[in-house]
Parts: sequence; C-alpha cells; structure tokens
Amino acid sequence: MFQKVGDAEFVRGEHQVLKLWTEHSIFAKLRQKMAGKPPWSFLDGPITANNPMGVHHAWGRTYKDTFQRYWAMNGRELRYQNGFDCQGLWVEVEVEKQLGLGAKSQIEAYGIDKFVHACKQRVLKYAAIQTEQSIRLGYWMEWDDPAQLRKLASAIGTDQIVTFTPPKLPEQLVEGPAEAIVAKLGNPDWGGSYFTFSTENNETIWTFLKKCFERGKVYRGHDVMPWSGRGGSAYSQMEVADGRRLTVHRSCFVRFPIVRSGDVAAKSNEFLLIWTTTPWTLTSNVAAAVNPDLDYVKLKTKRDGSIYYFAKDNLEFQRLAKEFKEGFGRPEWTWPAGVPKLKTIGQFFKETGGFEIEGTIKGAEMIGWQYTGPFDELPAQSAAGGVPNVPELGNKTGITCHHVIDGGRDFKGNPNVVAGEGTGIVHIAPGCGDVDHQLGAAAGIVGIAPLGEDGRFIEGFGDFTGREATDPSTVDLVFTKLKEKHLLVADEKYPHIYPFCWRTGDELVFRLVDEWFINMDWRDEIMQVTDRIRWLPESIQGGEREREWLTNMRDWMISKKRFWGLALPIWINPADPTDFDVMGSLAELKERAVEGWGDFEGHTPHKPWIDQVKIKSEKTGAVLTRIPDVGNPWLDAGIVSFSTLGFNTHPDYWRKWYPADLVTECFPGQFRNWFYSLLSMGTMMNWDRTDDPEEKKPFKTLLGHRLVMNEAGKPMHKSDGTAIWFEEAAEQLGVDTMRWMYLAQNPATDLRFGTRHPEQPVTLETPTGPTDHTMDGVKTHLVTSVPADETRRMVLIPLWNSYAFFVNYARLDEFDPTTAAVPVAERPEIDRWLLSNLQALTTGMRNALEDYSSPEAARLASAFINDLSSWYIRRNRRRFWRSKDAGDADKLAAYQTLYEVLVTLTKLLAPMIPFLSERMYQNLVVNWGSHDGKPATAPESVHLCDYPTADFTILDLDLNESMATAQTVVALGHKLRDEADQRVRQPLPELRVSTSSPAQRQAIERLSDVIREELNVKQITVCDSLADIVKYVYKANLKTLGPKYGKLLNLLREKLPQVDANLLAPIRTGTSVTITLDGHQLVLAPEDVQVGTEQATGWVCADDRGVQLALSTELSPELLREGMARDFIRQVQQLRKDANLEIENRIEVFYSTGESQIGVMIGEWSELIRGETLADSLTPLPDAPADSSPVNVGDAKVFVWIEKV
RNA sequence: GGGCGUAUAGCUCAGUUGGCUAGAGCGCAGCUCUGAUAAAGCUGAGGUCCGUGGUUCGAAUCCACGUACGCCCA
Repeated sequence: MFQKVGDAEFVRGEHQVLKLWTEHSIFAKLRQKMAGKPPWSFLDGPITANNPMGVHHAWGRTYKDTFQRYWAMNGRELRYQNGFDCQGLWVEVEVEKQLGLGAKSQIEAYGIDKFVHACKQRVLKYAAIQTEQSIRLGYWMEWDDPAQLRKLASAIGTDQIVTFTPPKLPEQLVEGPAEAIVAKLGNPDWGGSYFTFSTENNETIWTFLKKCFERGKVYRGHDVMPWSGRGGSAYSQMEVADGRRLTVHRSCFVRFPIVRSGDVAAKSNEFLLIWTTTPWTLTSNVAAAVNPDLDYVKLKTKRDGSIYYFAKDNLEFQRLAKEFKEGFGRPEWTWPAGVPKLKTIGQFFKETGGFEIEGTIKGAEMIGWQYTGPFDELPAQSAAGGVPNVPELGNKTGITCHHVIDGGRDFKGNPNVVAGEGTGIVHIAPGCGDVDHQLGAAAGIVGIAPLGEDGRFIEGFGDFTGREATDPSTVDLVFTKLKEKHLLVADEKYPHIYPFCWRTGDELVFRLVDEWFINMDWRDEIMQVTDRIRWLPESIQGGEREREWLTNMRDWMISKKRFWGLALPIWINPADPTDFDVMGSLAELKERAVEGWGDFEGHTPHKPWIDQVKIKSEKTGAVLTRIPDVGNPWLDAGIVSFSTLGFNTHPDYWRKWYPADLVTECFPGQFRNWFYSLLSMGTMMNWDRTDDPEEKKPFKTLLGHRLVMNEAGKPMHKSDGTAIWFEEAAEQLGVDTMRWMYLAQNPATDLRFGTRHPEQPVTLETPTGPTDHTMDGVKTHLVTSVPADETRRMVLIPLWNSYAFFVNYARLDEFDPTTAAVPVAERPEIDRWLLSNLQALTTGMRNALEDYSSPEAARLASAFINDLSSWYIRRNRRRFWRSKDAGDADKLAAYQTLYEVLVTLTKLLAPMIPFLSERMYQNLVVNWGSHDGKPATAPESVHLCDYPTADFTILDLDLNESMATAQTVVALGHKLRDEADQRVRQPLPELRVSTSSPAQRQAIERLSDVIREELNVKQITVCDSLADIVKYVYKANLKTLGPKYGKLLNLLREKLPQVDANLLAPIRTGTSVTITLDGHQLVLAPEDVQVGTEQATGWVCADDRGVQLALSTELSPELLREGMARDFIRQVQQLRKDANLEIENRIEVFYSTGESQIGVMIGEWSELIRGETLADSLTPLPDAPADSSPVNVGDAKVFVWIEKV
C-alpha cells in the first residue's frame, strides 16, 4: 500500500533520504553492483581544503555527481574519488594567522616541523567539513569518515598510534602514527579522497620532474619576479594574475645629467628626462633606454637654460586621459578620489618659467650617450660585476654602464620603449624589473639587485640599507635626496594597476631572484594534446583560450621559498650551482643517500625532514644538498591523473582509468592553472611512452562553468557578509532545488544564485536540531533566491503534486501496480500520448546527459512535467474519481499509465535530483512491495535502477504531433472564449475548424473529444472551409518562394493578398494553383501560401500554425442553465475545500436565492450537482446563515452553504 | 596597448542553414480554471534586435567600421 502523501517539505525529505541511504548502505550496494563493469573515468579537480564550501563550490560538484550517477545507472564502474588540494601558500597564510606568526623568520623560530604539522592539521580539519557538506549535497563519493579525519588531525605531530578504517576495507583496521596514515590517504588500495600532500602524489611529481630533467628542461634561473617581502617568496605568473589591483604610487620625473666629454665630474646643463613609478629603483639605475625610431625633442627651459631630451610626442601628451574619464578597465577600477588629473610634461615646464624647443633628433642618435646616475655615490653602484657579482662582467660597474641603450623589441616585435606615458626614455634597473633584466642581459651591462628576501635594501645602499622598498618613507628619502642633488623635476600621484599578493594583499616588488624553472620550449607538444580534447561549453572556445595561454606563457617557475609544499627533488652542489641532480623517487633518493636518510625515514617527504638527506654528485663526487624550496602548487594538482591512478604503483589500474572521460571545473583562471598543469604534465609523463597526442591526453572532455554571483549579478564576498555558505543555502533552499538551478543554468554564463541578508540571522533546522552557525562557526543568515523559488514552483512542486495526486487516489482505490497491465494499444489515446512522450523524453534525456548538456536535460524534463501536470492529469482527473468498479479497464489504464510515467520519471531524474526522486521511488515502488508482503524484486533504491531506455514500439511521433495540434486548438479556443467574454464553464454550441494540412485535420478529428471537453463546446465540426463565416487571407511563404522566384518575390508578396480568393481556394485543400501577376505565370504549391483568417461574421475566429477556428457564441436558455449548473458545482467544491473536507466526505447542500431561474436550473441538473459534489441533499431555504455571502451563479446571486454528513 | 567574446522587452535570457507579424521566464495589468497543487492556464501592455554603412529578393542573423560592456594577456 502506498503511504499518504502530504506537503513536499523538501528539506526535511532530503534529510530523511540521507538517513535512508546510510542505513541501507545504498552507495556501497551500487559499488558492488557496478564492480567489474566497463569503466567510466571521472577525474576530480582537487578542492582547496582550506575553508568550508560556499554555494559556488556546489555548482561543479552537482555536475560531477549528476554525470557520475548517470553513468552508474548505465552500468559503468566508477572510481568515485574526491580530491583535496592540500599544499601551498594559501594554507600557510591561514595557519600563520591562526598561530599569530607574521614573517618567515617567526615561522622558523616557531619550528618548521610544528608549522608543517599545523598545516596538515588544518587541511584535515577542512577536508572533514567539506566532506560533510558534500554528503549533504547528495554528492556520492568514496568519502572518508569525517570523524576519522578529525581524529587523524588531532594526532598529527604526536607519537600516538592511531587506528584508521580505509573506506575500501571496512573490515580492516590500519594502525600507525597519524603522520604515516595521513601520508597514504586515498591510495588505490584504501580508497577515499586523495590528498595532494600524500607521499604518492609528491613522489609522482618527482617522476615528472625527473623526466623534465632527463630532457634537459630543468634549470636554475635568475629572473626578476614579483616578490612578497613579508611572504619571502616569489610569485609565479599564474599567481600574479589573481592579485592585480588599482593603486596610487608617487611617481617622479628625474633628470640624468649627460656627460659629453667623458669627464664625469664636468658640470652639465643637458639632461635625459626619465620617469618612474617606483622611485626606489633609481638607486639601482644602470642604463637608460630609448626607441631608435622615435623622435626626441631638445627642450630648453627659460629659467636656467637647461636642456632636456625626451620623446617629442610626450610633450603635450594627455597622460591617462582615458583612464581619468573611464577608469582602468574594470567596473570597480575608477579613477581614485583625491588624485588630481595628470599634467602634461609641457605643463611642468610652463609652470617653472616656460621653454622653447631647440630641435628634434632620432633616438638612434642618442644611443651611446653617457650620463651620471642619480645615486652613483652608493657603494653598490661601484661594485665590479654588479650586485650580486657576475664574474663574466669583469670590472664593469653600475656607474661605468650609464649609457643610453636601444630599448629593443619584445618577442612579438613591438618596441619596448614607446612614446605616451613617461618620457620615451626608460630608466633601466636590471635588478628591479622584468624587461630591464632581459635588456640588461642582452646589452651586457651589470645588474644591481638592491633587495633581500625580506624586501629590504641590502648592504651597499647607504642610507637605504635596511629600509623596506614598499615603505612610503623610502620614497620620501629618495625624493629628499633627489631634491638635494637638484635632480627631481616633478613628482605626482600616479594611479595604475600593480601586482599585490593575492592572499595577504601586500604590495609586491620586483626582485632579482634565484628560482627553478621548467623550460617550456615543448609547448607545441602540449598544444597538440590540447587539440585532441573536447572543450565544453563550445561557446566559450576553451581550446582557443588554452592555446592562447600556451602560446604566450613563459617558462614555468616551479620553486617557492616557503615551507609547506612539495619538496622539490633537486639536490645541488652548494659550491657549484651547475652541479645538480633531480631525484625521480624516494627509492632513488635512498639509494643515492650518503647521509641523513636515517633522520628522514619515518617522515613524509616534506620540509624540514627531507632536507636532512644528502647525496653524492655523480659528476663531481661533491655532496649535494636539497634546495630549500618547495614546489608550485599547480604541480600538486596537475599530477593527479597519474598519482591517483597509481601510475608508479598500479600500472594496470592506471591504464584502465587513464585518460579521464570527463573533468569539470569552474573555468575562469583554470586555463593557466589546473587545465594547464594537467595538460603539460600529461604530455611530459607520456613523452617516452608514445608520440601520439591522443594517447597522452589526460582527459577527453572538459566541461567548464562560470561563476556564482548574487541575484544582482555582482560577486559575493566573504568580507562583507554576502557570500552564501553552503549549509545556509542547503537548509533554506533545499539541495534538490540548488542542484536543479545549477544543472539548468547555461554553463557559459554566470549564475545569479540568490541573496544573503547579513542583517538577518536565521536558525537552521537540521536533523541534529536547530543551529544558528555553520560548521566553521559563522553565524547563519537569511538566504533568499527568486530563481530557487521559481525552480520549486515550476518544476519540483508540479512534480510532487502529480505524484501526490496519484498516490492519494491510488490509496482510495486500492490500486495494485502488480495487476496485469492493460495493453498499451488498448489504452485511450491520451494515455498512449503520455507514454509516447515519455519515450521521447527518455531518448532526449539520454542524449542530453551523454553530451554533458544538463540544461537541455532540465529543459526537456520540466516541459514533460508541465505536460504531465497541466495537461494529462488535469484532463484525466475524472477517470480517477469514478467510483470503484472492478471491471473499469479505462480507470485501470489511467492508473497504470500514470504509475509507469511517475516511476520512470523518478529514474530519469535520479541523477539530477537524487533526493526527491528517491522519496517518490520509495513510496511508489519499494513501499508497495514491503506493505503487500509480496517479494520485492525491484531495487531498493532508485539509484540502484538502470537508467530507462526508450521503448520505440510505444513511441508514436504522429500522436505526439497530433496532441500538439490539439493543444494549439485548445489554446486558440481559450483565446476566442476570452475575446468573446465567455467563461469556460459556460458550454458553447459549436466549434468549427478548418485546416489545409491533412495531418492536422486528422489530428483534430482523432482528438476531438479532448478538444471538446477542454473547450466545453457541444460539437466540433471539421470543415473544408470556413468561407461562410470567415474571410481567408493568403500570404506568400517567403521561405519556399524566395528560392523559386527570387526578385519576383516582392511582387508576389504585395499582390498575393489581392488575388481573387476563389482562385486561391484550392490551396486550402492541398492543390497547387497557377496565377498570373503582371504577366508572370506563377505556380503556387500549398506550402508556398500561408492561409490566415481575418474577419468573423457572428462568430469569433482565429488562426495559428495553419489551423483556423470559429467559435459560435449563440447561447440558448438550456446552455445558459447548464453553465449555471457548473458554476453552482464549482461554488460547492470551493466550500468543501474551505471546510478542509476529505475528498471522500459526503455533504448536504443548502441554498437561498430570490432568482427563479435557479430553481429551474436545480430541477434540471440536481442529479449532476449531487453526484459531482458528493451531496446527499440539495435543499432551498428561505434564509441564509448570517455569516454566508452570496456567490455568482450565471448572472444570479445565490447564497450557498454546506454541512458535513 | 593587444587578443577573444557579448550587445534582443523593465529584469534574466532564447532566437537553428538569412524568411513575413522577433520569442520564453520573471515582473506588471486583466481574465479563466481548480476533488492534486505552495498552483496553473489564457490574454494584454511593453522592442530603434547598440549605431552606421554594405551584401541580398529579404538581415536580429552574414561582412566592415564605430560605440559600450565583459574576459584574457601585456
């Protein structure tokens, strides 16, 4: 027996389903069922285990779960492995905050081992939280038990022996120190989420780096990189992109005195005019660069006759004029308040007494000029070979290199020095700038690198030594000294986009660093792999974006001078940096180790333990020490298509699961991050295995999606309380609702999710009781969402109501789904139509989901639900009401049809809305079996069912088409009633229909009962012509006539409506006609002419899609009384509803009215009224109760009231 | 500055290989239907399809230029 169905209570139902899944181990049973089947390989992009999930994480996770469930229902085996991203600066930053450590030196003092333990603990803590949140989303993965993760976290850093039950081996207990267990989490034998800090993951990166090394791609480079003084670390190209910000610097115009005679001491009145936004770099100036093709002006000031050289175009150039008006390229980057509009260079000179132009010269003529630097008194400027010393540069110093040089061109061929901003003469400090560094190297001049790892000036910089480059007082000091030397021409506030640390917000400086790189000169190989991948959604052109990045990217900086991360397996001779080796595995390291292995053994290959191990150089015999750096975290994420599939340890397993069928992630940014690292690592790891890019690719299809925004389309921020935490949304909106929103959304556009109200705290109802804070301790707030409300109203509620309708009547009627089925062919047309539509839906859903097009699947499903609810059920209600009659095959057919549709629907929707479909399935299928005592042969969960396949013997496309025509006629008929002001309860005598299409004509005849009932007309007449009541209008069908007649089309379009209608009439019955227009003989086939109706005579008429309708509005007294009867019934039903009566309750009806026609009507229709309303009596009384109010029955006012029997 | 993309109703978005009178949902107004529904249905108002040229019998659609916005890269 089915259980009675009440309100949907979505959220409560979801909690019940979660409980059911756990209690009955449904997921484990699914794994058993699918074991050994053909694989479908999904590769999870690791989520940063550093914070709880927000609603933005749930979008991608919904895709992941939906497609996995879909393939599982199609008989595939899956791995179900979630991934956590564990290593890197983001964790360090949070742990630093947690421990109150502000600088690298403080971490060292605290103890790197303790710090690293704290990082591991933090990761485990948030992995546990994210696991719980993901389970709540219905995300089926082989999860580790969150309680066990927490237990491991608390035991990290202790000697305590802990026990652990791996998800794949529920019967076994693993024992050991927490550190050892944690290092093995997620391995193929244990199962569970992978953690990128696992030894397997780190070691597989070693394999990758070894391959790079063997191909000669690993090198130590000096480069000027963005550097964080507080973080003590360089930032890779990928990271810098995330931290750019609009800021205001104090920039200055400075003059460099030109040395004409070779005598540096000689006073000069000629100057190079240069400009910089980073005044501190002037301390390290070495050269000045010009563009040889540019015109430079020679300007003489009136005040003292000084001569300045700078680019001619810059004299009157309106600097940042566009930015002043329009901002800096992002909506939030408007011109900063308090910063005046910039002056032109001409203005500066006018303000100080005026100037005259003495001539122009080409930049080429200036090359080679010598000048005096602004800070030549600093010892660093006199250091032979520069700072740090480069022996090859011999005795050259900053001072001896002060010449004008050619600015050169970048790799695209654009000149580095251009007119516009600045002066066209660029101050070159090869120790402080990226381009400067390249130019300096090309010109063979020295570099002066002023900053230490802490971002402060090192020794050799006089008063600057010890000062922080980014400190405002440093700029003050520069300006003071320049003024003393009369070198400062002007200073100003200058807004521009500048890199900041993407996590701490600290301003970055450009610093000469000593980092490790992978030479990416094999980018072509990666591009070939990229071309073999299907990038979705197509509109985003992911392949193109990836190619663009691959074309423009620089070498990959893989080192970072930090503590928590991959230990780069590079061992180096401290005395000779060219003598280094790369270890490909821990085994190799152990074999090569000459000291420290014993100290390291038992620890994970992380700092500080791994640093103990020394090896011997095979080249020189010297003892090599590991470089102190950790790795770029995208190495960690990019290797997972090897590490998690056991590339090194389980080769057969790897071959089975590589490449992944699908990866899916939020894409902005990932083209240069995860997608890039996956592709490049896939390419390199396979280079010695195959030359075929097809076999190298790490994944076949990528599905990207955009960002989650608030309802206004703006980003949500944690800082201002507008970011929605996962559980706030889950418990207030319901996760089926959220999942539908994600799945229905076009992945190429931002999802406007909802609104968090930071001023309205809210208490969430959870199965463990009410709570007013998230798992991370944040107060929970009200979340509203119009799209969520709409999803519920348009999809989930109609689905639920359809289900509730079925169940509640099936209970009354004791419908037994195991009764022998009425053959489909014997069921009424509308049943066959619904079943046929169901087959079409099945095919459509399959195609859509296989193509990763969830919006299409959602669209098809909601259209079907609408047809089911507001067409099939609404139309067929009476079949379910009829009183019990054992031989009622029509009623049985209705129940069987609706039952089959609902059960199939739960399976079709199970991957998308796993909770609601499970609840329906449990009651429709599982409950039936258990209550009836019959053996339950059906699977015990909808998720253990096979995904439905269409039965093409039931699919009847003609019928679907016919019903669409009938629906068109009904809609058109409703429109006519509306125009004629005739309510549907009022029966009308006749509807006439005409159509030129035989198929439509047949459809209307076939379904005339449906149309008649729906439109409440007494008779439907299908006619050849409505000519007697309608005037036909003929229009040219341009689509078919265009190709036939080309230029004559205009004539045809204008003249056709004026052609004698009788001449064209045969068109309506499907016959071609020939007409003559302006001497042209034109043959018109039926499809060439569109027939419309224009005028009615006594009837109301309309046409749509080739169907013409005329509705008679002539009302006889009999029809009027019938309409009144239906009004009366309707009012009584409303009273029943208001009184909350059960559908089977019987009543007595009383009425009171002064209108005599009511009595006549009741006399005529009493039986119908009593039957319809379950009334035992129908009694007129002289007086109505005081609290009753009259209702409209036809034009009459009547008091009606009821009493329950 | 360079590259890519977008521009359609008050809002969010569809719109196929070019086809007449450009659609949907939300919102608004009116009406209808209701023994499942927290409903739903119908009708209506609301459009310079960003602008200007061009190709074509015909352009929201294709091309060029311009404008605005977004993303990526410098």
